[in-house]
Amino acid sequence: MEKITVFDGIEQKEIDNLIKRFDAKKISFNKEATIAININNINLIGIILEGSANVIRYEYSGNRSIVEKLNKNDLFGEVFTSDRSNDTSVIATSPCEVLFIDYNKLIVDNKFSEYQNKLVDNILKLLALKIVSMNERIEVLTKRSIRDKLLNYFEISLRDKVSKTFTIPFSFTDLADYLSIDRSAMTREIKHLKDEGFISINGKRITLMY
Amino acid sequence: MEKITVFDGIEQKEIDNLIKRFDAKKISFNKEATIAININNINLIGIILEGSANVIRYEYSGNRSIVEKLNKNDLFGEVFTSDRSNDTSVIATSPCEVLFIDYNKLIVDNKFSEYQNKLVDNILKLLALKIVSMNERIEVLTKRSIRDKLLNYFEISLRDKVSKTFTIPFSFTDLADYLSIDRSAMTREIKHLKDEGFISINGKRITLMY
DNA sequence: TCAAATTTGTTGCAATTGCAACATATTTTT
DNA sequence: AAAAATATGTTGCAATTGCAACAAATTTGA
Repeated sequence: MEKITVFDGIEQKEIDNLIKRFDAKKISFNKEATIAININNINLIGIILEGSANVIRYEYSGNRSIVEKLNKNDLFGEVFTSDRSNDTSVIATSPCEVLFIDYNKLIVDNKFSEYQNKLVDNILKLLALKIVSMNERIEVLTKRSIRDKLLNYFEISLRDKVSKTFTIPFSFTDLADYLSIDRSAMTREIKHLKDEGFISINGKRITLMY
Repeated sequence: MEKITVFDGIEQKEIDNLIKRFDAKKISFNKEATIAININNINLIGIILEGSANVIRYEYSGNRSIVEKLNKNDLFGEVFTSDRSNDTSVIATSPCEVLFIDYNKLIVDNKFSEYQNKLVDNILKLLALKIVSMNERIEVLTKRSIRDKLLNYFEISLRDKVSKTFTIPFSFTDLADYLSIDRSAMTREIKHLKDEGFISINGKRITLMY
């Protein structure tokens, strides 16, 4: 599935009209800022127009999980959550620009213009892409050992790439929270993988050797 | 988010037109039948009109994972997978009726009628619901212990319910594959939860005691 | 630029989990 | 209704993982 953005195939003038029509809001966030969810309007969906963010959750046990890594054009929002317990938040990992749209307006509002159809189609596509990346996340999490989680994560990171090398997009501490495993145990296993010649590491650059 | 079906708000006569127009196919499957994915047309999305199915994957280690449990109105399909390795399949767990639609036609085709818009809106909603249930799945899988996985799974099963009792929708063997844990270890932990008074069990009916 | 904070690497030890191998119970098939 | 196949319950033991507690390296920010 090709890359796409919310406003693909829609002219700037029309974009402004659509934003007005759907009563959408563009908001900027600094790095580390909380792009709050679980708030006022339960039907907002957010779209990352620029920057990146993490969806994180703290367990009662004190463990942090990185539920999702959001990049440009990724969708997120309360609409997608059945959990009302307020323990999940979205934190900007770089300066962000986020577009919030009322999900109900998107659906209920009768479409009048070709551009409204186009917008809905684009969002349909972005939702499908979100599902793809959630499937990848589930694929990794269902792996039964730290080793398999790591190798599967590496393999996914290399999908659709020719090269056997890639760069981990977060710190090792964050990677452990993303894989939902203990950091020190992860470090230990990475060392084993290196010693056994499965991978080679240079900082955050990892090369699969098989 | 309320329940919805693909054809909500569309009259039968129009449904038949839409099916023809989008070149969609309705196919029936017996229990245990393979509702093949990873096949011919890479852009099909499937919609369970009747019945239920499991998306399963076998690891090279021999472990089976139930990736997803599909019920009436759930979507699935190759479009949502980046994994091209053919180790994932969809198996009917009861007699099924499945509608296959070409995802590209849905998007590329210019909308002419109110009904086409309605169809796309419905699918938009179903996609959002799919994301909700995938988020729940991820929530469970990120839990760090068997105990927490179980309790979280129970808690999610009771969300939006008044009662504290529910029925596990599959065998304990399947539940273990769904939680991605060892069956015997799961049985052991369930016994502990029972002994410590957290839950009570009657066959597949589980009651949370707190 | 120096100090403070955070991240990374490492290890012994304890707790949890997986594995194997059963017996028993239940379900399905003939 | 008997036999076969599957599912469930149980346990000892081994392997993996988590935890705690550091030192060293790196990054942040005052």
